[in-house]
Amino acid sequence: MAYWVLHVDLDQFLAAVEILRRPELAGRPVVVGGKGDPTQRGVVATASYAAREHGVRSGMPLRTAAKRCPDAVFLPADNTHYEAVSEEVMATLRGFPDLVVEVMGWDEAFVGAETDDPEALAREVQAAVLAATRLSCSVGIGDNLLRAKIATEFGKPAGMFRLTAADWDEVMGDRPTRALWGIGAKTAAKLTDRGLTTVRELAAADPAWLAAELGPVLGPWYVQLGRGIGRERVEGTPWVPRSRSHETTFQENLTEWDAVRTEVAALARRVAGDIATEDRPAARVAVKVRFAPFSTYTRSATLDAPTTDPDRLAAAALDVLDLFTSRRPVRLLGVRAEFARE
DNA sequence: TCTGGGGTCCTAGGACCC
DNA sequence: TCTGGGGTCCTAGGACCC
Repeated sequence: MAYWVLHVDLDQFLAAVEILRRPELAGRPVVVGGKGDPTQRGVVATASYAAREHGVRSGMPLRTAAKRCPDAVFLPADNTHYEAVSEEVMATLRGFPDLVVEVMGWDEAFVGAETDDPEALAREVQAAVLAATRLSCSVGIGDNLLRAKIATEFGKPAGMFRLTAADWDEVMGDRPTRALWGIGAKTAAKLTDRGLTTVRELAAADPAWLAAELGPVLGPWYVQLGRGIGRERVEGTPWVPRSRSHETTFQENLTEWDAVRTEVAALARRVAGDIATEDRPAARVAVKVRFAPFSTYTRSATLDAPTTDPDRLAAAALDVLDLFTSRRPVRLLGVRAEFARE
């Protein structure tokens, strides 16, 4: 039997979950995100396929989404509920004997399996998830995680697609480098500047040259991406978080520095609550400030000694906040705690 | 198009030490 | 006098992903 990687990805997850709760929304443009109010600050978390037909995309400001699709139903993000539904999906995957499951987010996971018929396994997974949650998913099948992940896009919605070394060049060669998992708009532009536009061109590039151009690790890694090369085994060991954070965008900018201090202390206490639950002390604290309109800065400091104590964490966050001298209006504040490495 | 919230990893410069 | 070279840690910012 051969080892296969399946990438399981729920279709329009947040919108689908909301449509389950309100079946009358089926087929309608549904936009989930922020407070569900397109006149307020917030962005689209997930748009239903009907909304996408109007050009609504994830990450788009709700205000823009409302302009593009005035008939859309706007719903607030109910993260607690999505987390619970996601847990049902992941439990369904873990219910398969001999599958290794690596969760990548609320709505996606890699599955590793020994099988000679990965398509049959994909169908079983889709049926099991549908039976347990009434949600549909798409499955990418690959000989490594990168190819499985990319394959999923060709299977959406509710389908499947297989992508391996054998057909990588045929399927991906002519596509822009942006289609690769790990290459965003900025990197795609840098590659284009250097004469690398397609996946095939990137695959043929000299790793040492790209190392000199774009960094000792990233340069050669991009070439590997172009060749479709990546990790081959799905890891079942639970992920150990490196940090915990909370941040808030204010509906009205904060203009009083006393209010800024109060909010930073409150965020630090929320973070302290999280890390106390996990019983892992923080070794560093970072404070993020986004001044209006949108310039963002981060300052951080290593603590004298690791702690989970809310008072000490709040005091440390306020000390870091003191490193900021500007008193311009504040749009966003964030506090992040980093755990000690190893 | 006036741009959320929660994360990870890489890069590069400066400090500091030998 | 004003100059080495390597290694590691700290910090800020950038890029990407869900």
